[in-house]
Amino acid sequence: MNDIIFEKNKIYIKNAQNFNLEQTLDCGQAFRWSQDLNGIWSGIAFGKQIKLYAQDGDIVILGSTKEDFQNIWQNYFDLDHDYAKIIKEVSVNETVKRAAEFSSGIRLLNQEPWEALVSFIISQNNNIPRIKGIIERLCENFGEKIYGGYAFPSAEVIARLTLDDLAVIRSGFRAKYILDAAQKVVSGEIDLNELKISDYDTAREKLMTIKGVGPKVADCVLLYGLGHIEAFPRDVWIKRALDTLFDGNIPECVGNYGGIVQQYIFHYIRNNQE
DNA sequence: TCCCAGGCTCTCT
DNA sequence: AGAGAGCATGGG
Repeated sequence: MNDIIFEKNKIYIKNAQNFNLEQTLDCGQAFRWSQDLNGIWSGIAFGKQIKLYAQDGDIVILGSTKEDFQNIWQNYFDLDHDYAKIIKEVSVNETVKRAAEFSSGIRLLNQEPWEALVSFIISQNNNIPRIKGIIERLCENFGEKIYGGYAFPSAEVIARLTLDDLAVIRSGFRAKYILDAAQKVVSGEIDLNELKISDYDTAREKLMTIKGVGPKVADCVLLYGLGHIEAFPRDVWIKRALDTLFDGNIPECVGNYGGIVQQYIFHYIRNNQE
């Protein structure tokens, strides 16, 4: 873990290695972060808003208490994982090494399970700018007002809505999937916290009983919301990359770090089109 | 305008 | 079990 310095209004993550804000917050794993004109990032997770910027090798956090940092952000930004070590381990394969070095500032964001589920349901057959817009409208219309914006609406709130209510977020055919997910979560048919400790295959199958959740969305939820870092979401970009860079298969050297390597490859190929 | 987007469901072989 | 159309909507 890095040294953390708590001041009155700022928290410093000292000498933050493998933590690039743009790579981490704008790589398509989370959809509620944006950068203002001064380059400061702000976003909302777990019902709290914070701002971040990089300075002299440190990451500076504004708007968080010490308690929130310890209870929320430390885990959200995955600060207990040693990314330098992970990169070293998976860099046995030359192409993985190139992708990992190119993307070495990405950290996996450990998001709220319910938010990850809804976000990646919305992501299907969609583009990132529009995904962000839909999620923003979802929060503004149905989320609790908090300092700096709106929290992500709970499953309980969503479960009480109708398709007509949801029309305002303009999510298209995905609206009925969102409702089904909310109903299954509220009824207890799906227990997201339990899926965190379930084994990967069991949790994945359970998620796929939700309408609109297939293999790819399930893997995203497992990876970004449920802590299963072995999940390897295969979207159109990754499939393309596996074909052109790896002969169709994930290199074995990634071991248990499939999710992180997937993120490296995703970022790498999206920024290196030929 | 037209193509396509961090896919999935449904239907038809 | 494998392939293909259709899906809502709008960004580029």
